[in-house]
Amino acid sequence: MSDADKGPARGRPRTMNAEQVLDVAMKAYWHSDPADVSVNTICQMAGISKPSLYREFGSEDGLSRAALERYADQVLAEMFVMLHGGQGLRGTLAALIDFASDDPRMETGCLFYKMRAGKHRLGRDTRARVEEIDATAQAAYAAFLQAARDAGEWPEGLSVAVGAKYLGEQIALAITQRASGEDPARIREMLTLALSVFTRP
Amino acid sequence: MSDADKGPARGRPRTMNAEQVLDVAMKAYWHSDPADVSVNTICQMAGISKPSLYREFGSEDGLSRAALERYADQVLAEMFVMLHGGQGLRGTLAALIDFASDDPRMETGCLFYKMRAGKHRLGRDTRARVEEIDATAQAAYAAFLQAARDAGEWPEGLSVAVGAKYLGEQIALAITQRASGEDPARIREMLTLALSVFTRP
DNA sequence: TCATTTTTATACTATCCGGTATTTTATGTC
DNA sequence: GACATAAAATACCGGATAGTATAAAAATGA
Repeated sequence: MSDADKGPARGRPRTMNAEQVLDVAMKAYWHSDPADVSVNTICQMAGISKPSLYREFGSEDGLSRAALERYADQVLAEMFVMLHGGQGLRGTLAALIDFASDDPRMETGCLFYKMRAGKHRLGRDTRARVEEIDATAQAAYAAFLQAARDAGEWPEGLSVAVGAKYLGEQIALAITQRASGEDPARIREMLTLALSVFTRP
Repeated sequence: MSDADKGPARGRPRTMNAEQVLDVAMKAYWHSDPADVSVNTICQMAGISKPSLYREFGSEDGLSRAALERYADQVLAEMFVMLHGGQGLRGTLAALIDFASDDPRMETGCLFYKMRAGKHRLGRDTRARVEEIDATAQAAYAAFLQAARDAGEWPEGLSVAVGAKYLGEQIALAITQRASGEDPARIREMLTLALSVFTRP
């Protein structure tokens, strides 16, 4: 409410569009690698000055955290929806396989997995958020698998916790392979093979 | 023969021991991350000056390539031996699982996999060597699996090429998880699960 | 003793990084 | 038009990087 005022009315009007800058940053981090994108290049790509960026985001950590947040809202949210889709074990796994191996947005990998892989290079806040998202994702996988188990679709001798971790890592692996230019058909084959352990006869 | 002369006899005698420097570099790259170790810190750790290092290795790329070569000789060679051990499919897979999930040398990960993961940050020669080793490893996995297939131990409907790639990636995943501090027992569980696709009843 | 050779040690360059101090510019208000 | 305000643009700072020019040191040969 306090910030929703139409215009500050005083001072030079801002030309910087925070949303657009964030979009540029998210895509830059996403399509290359968070560790290889400097604030300088982001300013250049977004056509703004460094002080403007720092006024808006405070620090590089603030910017990368905001970019990750945006990515979580725009992309990861969709994955979470898949897990609550209410299709059975096989149907949901098939959807995950489709997403990881053929969704065009994953062609250059996943920003979240890239950040997680280079966790130690991130700032404090961004790293904390990465760990938070990781825990959330693992919980979602576990809930999904638990539901399948409750429905009787579950191999003997496998704990839900290990299965959830395994499922998450296999998807991460598949998407990371997308980023390295691997043939999607082959990625699909390997991911299907890996996840076949959940649907053994 | 030309370089095997006992001593150059002229000039100030060198105090730098190339083997020892290479050992320091290899371990530094290995135990942290190739991209996070500068030539400055290696000089410091090895107690030598920068010009000495550059005279011996030419460039950072030359040093990292030499370090990778040493790693291949000292560590990777052992993995290749495992694949030609002549134990059956199950025996060799068990040995690989042991190595990836419990060998103390893999506690901080694998230098080769670390370099492969950050391939784009490497110099030209080092990157080329990484790709070479990658191809060699994949061929070794394929030969091992082909032998198992010839011996009749093979699941239907799986190509050796995909199986080899899959096997290699699962081992890389397990060892990478070691480096990130994951519980070895859990890594073993997941890797065993992943490789169970080769020994299905 | 003095010159030659080869390695070492020190100091330096150029570039990039994240972050900031300073100045300019564009607006609303009086 | 004069003034206050807030943003933008420019230029800068300190530090780290890969790589190098230069000088000092330690050996041999004469």
